[in-house]
Amino acid sequence: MKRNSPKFMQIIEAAVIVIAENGYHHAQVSKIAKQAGVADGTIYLYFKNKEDILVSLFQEKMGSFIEKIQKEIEGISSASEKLYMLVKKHFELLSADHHLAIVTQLELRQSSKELRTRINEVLKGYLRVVEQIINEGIESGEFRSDLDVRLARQMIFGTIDETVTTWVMNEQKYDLAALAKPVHELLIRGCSAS
Amino acid sequence: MKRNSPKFMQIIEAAVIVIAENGYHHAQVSKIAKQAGVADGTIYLYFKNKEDILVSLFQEKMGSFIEKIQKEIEGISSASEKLYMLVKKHFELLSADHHLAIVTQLELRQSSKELRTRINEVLKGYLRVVEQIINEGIESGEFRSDLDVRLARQMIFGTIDETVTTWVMNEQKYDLAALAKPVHELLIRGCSAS
Amino acid sequence: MKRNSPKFMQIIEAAVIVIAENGYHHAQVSKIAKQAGVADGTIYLYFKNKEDILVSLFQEKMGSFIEKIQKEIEGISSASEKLYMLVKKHFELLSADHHLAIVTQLELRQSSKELRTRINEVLKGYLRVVEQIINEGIESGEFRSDLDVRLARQMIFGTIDETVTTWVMNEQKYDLAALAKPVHELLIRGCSAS
Amino acid sequence: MKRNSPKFMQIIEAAVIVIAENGYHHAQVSKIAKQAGVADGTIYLYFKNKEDILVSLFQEKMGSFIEKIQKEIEGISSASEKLYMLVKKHFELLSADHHLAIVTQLELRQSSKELRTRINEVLKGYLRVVEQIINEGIESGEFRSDLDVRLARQMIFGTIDETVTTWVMNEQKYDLAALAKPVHELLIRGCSAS
DNA sequence: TATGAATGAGTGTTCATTCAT
DNA sequence: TATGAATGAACACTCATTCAT
Repeated sequence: MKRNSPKFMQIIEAAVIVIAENGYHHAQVSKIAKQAGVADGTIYLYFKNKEDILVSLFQEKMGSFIEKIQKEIEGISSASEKLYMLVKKHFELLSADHHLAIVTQLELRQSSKELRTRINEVLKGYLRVVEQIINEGIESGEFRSDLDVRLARQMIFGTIDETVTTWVMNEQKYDLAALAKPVHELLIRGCSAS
Repeated sequence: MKRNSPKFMQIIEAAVIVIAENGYHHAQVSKIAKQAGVADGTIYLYFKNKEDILVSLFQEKMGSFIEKIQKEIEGISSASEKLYMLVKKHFELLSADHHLAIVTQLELRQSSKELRTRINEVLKGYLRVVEQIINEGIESGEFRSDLDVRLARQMIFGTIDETVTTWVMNEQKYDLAALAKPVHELLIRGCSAS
Repeated sequence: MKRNSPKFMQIIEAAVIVIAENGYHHAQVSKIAKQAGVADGTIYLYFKNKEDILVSLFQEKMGSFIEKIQKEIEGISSASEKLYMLVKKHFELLSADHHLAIVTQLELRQSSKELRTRINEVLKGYLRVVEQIINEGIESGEFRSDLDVRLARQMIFGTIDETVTTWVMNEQKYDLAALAKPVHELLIRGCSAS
Repeated sequence: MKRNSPKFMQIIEAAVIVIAENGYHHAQVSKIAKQAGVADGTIYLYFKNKEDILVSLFQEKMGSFIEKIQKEIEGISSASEKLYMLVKKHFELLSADHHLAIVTQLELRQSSKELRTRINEVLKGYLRVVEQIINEGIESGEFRSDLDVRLARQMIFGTIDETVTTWVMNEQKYDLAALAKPVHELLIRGCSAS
């Protein structure tokens, strides 16, 4: 199976580096191939076309992203603490992979509407995790019972995303992970009961 | 002065329509020229290049956006109510101009990093308005004294932006303006003292 | 109108030369543009795509081909003599334009089935001229009344075409026009009454 | 010897099918390999390159074509009847193998000039058979003594070829074999003495 | 000012062929 | 013999920008 071949991930890792260093619009397939150490044609043994590289990149990276976060929060009972762990992990994972941060926050957003639609499909998995935390919080009484789940999710994701983007645009000059606590406090106040 | 010629705004309005209807990547200069009723070359008498059209578009639209919001909130004394008015106006103004909503929330984001950097310059004016409200709230005691102004601003802008984007991506099917109140409540809880 | 611009014919003439000298498969658009003395992009102001150049080439050349032949035969009353003039003109016109002979007899035949289908549409005009001569000959009693028009047309066109192709493949070493008389005799014997 | 291995003909038969069904330009080596039930690389154990497959295909098919026709006409003494048998067999053999008819009349003609030159080498064997019949006819007094052998051959082959091509392009809708008699009559009138 | 014809740089993808196994 | 993963050369077309009128 193509997806399990080492070349598959090799090409995706190369794409992350090339896009981060050259920008989305200058990330030619030939550059990615050279970075991956394979011939141009080899790319097409593993990916349908260029767009497929980018979607797969997002799927793989976001997939493991969600997986890691879910593993971290599954043992936690409090919704508030789950939310804290989610924010913390989100910040930590992107802090640990500067290239990936640039690619997801800045570069991949310049892709065409069609590509972003497919990326959003992947993102929905993440949003569902957020919504589940909110629902659990409401049920447990931690969060207000009249909380609009979609709006709360938009606040949580919007705040996290805006915080990371600002950090990336400031060239990652300050400690993003350190913001997990105050950001969590902001968010939890919006959601908390009483 | 170029900027005062009627053609200047004529071209910008044409750009909004062409981008909204065709998408960023299919918004050729020639299409904008035709929509504006001028020759291709004429565009370059008023704008340095294509990027300049887009930056100018954002400057003009965001400028009047900020102006309108500032006018609305200048008579209000409470920071919380100012924030409410800001959210409300933000939602109302974009609800009233569907083309502009598509262009600012979806299409312009596909522009290159360089262009987005310049767009962010324009955005800073808006962010300053938000930060000023936060500062006023802290000073008046409405908001917690230990509130991190930048984080609060990121929460407010991130939440508003994510809410509008979700609405646009859902093809503007529901009433955005009606969300002003619950969104405001979410934000104000995050910021409020006690 | 594009078709009347001097550039239109200029590009077609360039295409004939480039295809004749380089062969169909090595006739890149950029080579045609250079030969025509215009930029690559200019080609696309006058032709929809590369195929359109070739179809237009055939239309223009075959169109004037048919026109010239029709003009020559319109004053002639005898079907046999009309046929003679057709063969003679056909041979003379291709003898006079070696490049065109190569292009129509050898190079254009390597085009895709789709392109050849469109080329055949143009050819039909020529075949109709042949069939009309046959019909006139039958009506006047010059040709046998039981002559199958389609078969006779296939013999006439097949013989002419094969004769020209053989001549082109022999690098145009002998006098093609001199074959008009004996070829005509062969054909006319096949068709004649008695 | 490669040519005697069953795989040799297996690959040629696969090529006929793949070209007939997909067209010359979509007949990739990998498709032919799959159709033949061998690996891509195996092709190159039996053929020098792709062109060699096509030339061999033509050699094999045309070789047996000529063989069959020669066997049919060798017992016949009259040149006219030999010609009749040649036309009849030609039409019958192609009527019986629709795939081959498409490949030889339409698809193989899209090959490069170089390939067609090599194909013509093979064709010469067929043309020699035709010329021999003509020469026999002249010697026996059946055909005119002033008949130009090459022209007569061009008429005969051109007419047959054009008739078959028209039939193939009309999707083989009518009975080709039934045309043998009238076609023969057309040709024989052109050649006959008196 | 205004025009619009002309420019030319830039790139994703296919597929015949090779070669290590 | 047989395999099939890997190779890499080759090219049509778009569109932002210019400049002679």
